[in-house]
Amino acid sequence: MIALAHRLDALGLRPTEASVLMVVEANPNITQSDIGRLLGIVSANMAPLVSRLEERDLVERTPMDGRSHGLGLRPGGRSLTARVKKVITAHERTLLSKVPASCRTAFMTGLRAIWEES
Amino acid sequence: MIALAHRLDALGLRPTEASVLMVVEANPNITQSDIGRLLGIVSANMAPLVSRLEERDLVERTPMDGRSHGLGLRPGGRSLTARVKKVITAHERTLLSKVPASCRTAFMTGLRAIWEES
DNA sequence: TATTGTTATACTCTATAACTATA
DNA sequence: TATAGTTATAGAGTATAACAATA
Repeated sequence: MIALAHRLDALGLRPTEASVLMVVEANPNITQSDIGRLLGIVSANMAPLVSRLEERDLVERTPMDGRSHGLGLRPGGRSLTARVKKVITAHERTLLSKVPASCRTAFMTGLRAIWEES
Repeated sequence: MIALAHRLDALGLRPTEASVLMVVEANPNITQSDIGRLLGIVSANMAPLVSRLEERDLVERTPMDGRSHGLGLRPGGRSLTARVKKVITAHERTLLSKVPASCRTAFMTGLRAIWEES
């Protein structure tokens, strides 16, 4: 397992679940289908994923109209998301510490350039 | 599918198969278990992988001692490996072209630093 | 008609267990 | 006893198909 996935696993989360929590935090009442479009998760896989988060009382579904549900964080989900973000920034710092200091700015610029154009 | 995997798929190869071809080219008569250790492929998965390459007449197994087989490229495997390497360098060039020219040297230095220390 | 959410299912990749043959 | 290779199988992760309810 890759290092970040291993750290998230220690929080009881799969990478996709951690991503969904962060998206919900940043976009209160976003619907499952919108999350799926944003993260590239097909709706057939969103359903059981959200059910798992709901069963752990991390998120709650609020009916928006008759067919779509807006997602919001429950208190436990809010604190867990905070821990997720700490894990991710710690992981990024670990990686970046291996890059010689003189290269770091250009390195990050390069990464972002590749990310944004893909 | 990620872009490089899609390009390799056009050659009828999975990423692991392409890696094995390149390792065999660089290490004639390397054994299956040594390839597995080098690439992190468990031996249970090496067996069918090599069988697929053998059935396509890309590699041949030569008995080394009674239990291990050295792998070598057949002519078709040699030419296909050349195409694999072209695909990979083209892919790397595509990615690197998105990085501003002034960042490229530092960017590659950073990538290598992270790779080597992991 | 199109969209949301759901279930069932299939496929790929990778891992473990158990085994044979050989060193 | 350890290693090379093989087979069978199980587990993730992700994909498609078909469907009900709603817009």
